[in-house]
Amino acid sequence: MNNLPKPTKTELAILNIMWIISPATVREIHEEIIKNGKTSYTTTLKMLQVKHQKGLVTRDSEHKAHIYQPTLSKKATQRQMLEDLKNRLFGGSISSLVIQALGTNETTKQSELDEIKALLDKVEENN
Amino acid sequence: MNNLPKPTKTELAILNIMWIISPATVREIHEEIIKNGKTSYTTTLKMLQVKHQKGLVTRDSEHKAHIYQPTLSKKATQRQMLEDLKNRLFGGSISSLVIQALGTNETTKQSELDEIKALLDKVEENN
DNA sequence: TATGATATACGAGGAACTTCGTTAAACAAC
DNA sequence: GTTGTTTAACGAAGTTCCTCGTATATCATA
Repeated sequence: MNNLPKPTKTELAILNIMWIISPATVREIHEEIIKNGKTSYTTTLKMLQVKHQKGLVTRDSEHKAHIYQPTLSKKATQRQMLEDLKNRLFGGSISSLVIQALGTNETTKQSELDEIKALLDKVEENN
Repeated sequence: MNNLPKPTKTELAILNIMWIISPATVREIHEEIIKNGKTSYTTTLKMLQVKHQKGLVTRDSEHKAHIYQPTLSKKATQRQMLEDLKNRLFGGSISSLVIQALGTNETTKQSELDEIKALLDKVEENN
């Protein structure tokens, strides 16, 4: 599929911000980060440089302040990490994962339940 | 809930084996590990010692060969890691996670689909 | 009790990850 | 062009994770 490394815990935190506000400069991303927790600007910068090195983000260095953007969409990353978890902890079975996830349930919105049901119907059709 | 650290990638691989064959000695666990990939015995031993230190496994040192066992069941670990993934990548929404998981679908067994549906009904009742 | 087999304990070393201080470059405004 | 501000680059240091060699303890048995 793709050869990007799985983002680490800290990288994921930054990606979560970038999926909302990117394309963005280091400064802009950093401003978001420090809303919950102290970090120095150069730390944020370094993280982005490392992520760029890994291919997790792309950057436009035309301007003085480089502009960064995630390589993968949030959805693609979600799928990648679910796939990973499925293989490492659920013996490759997505339904086993889903069952367990629904079991950890706190109340869920009816609209979401409906969406899940619709998806189930689709899945059934394809079997 | 519990204060155990999330198992790392390698630790999870060992836990997957232990959930099948434990309680077990280092030797027994190691024999399973080397079925797919070389590792020295002392590496396996060290991993188990570290995991014991972290509380991820318990051990009985009555005998010459210590006997190890996971602290948490597979199911409990699955829930813990789903919870973690949910919070870090799905904005805390389990249904969002489930929807995405079902979307990555390859064919799923009808019996599993039925189980998922039954769970959904239960969830709906509680809302 | 000496020998060999099997076990645990310890700690060193390397890799990946994270943090941040220091330096240098780009730029604006005076 | 000098000064001050904002930026990127670099590298060092601390941490965790993983691997494994070496040393030491336990035990059976001849």
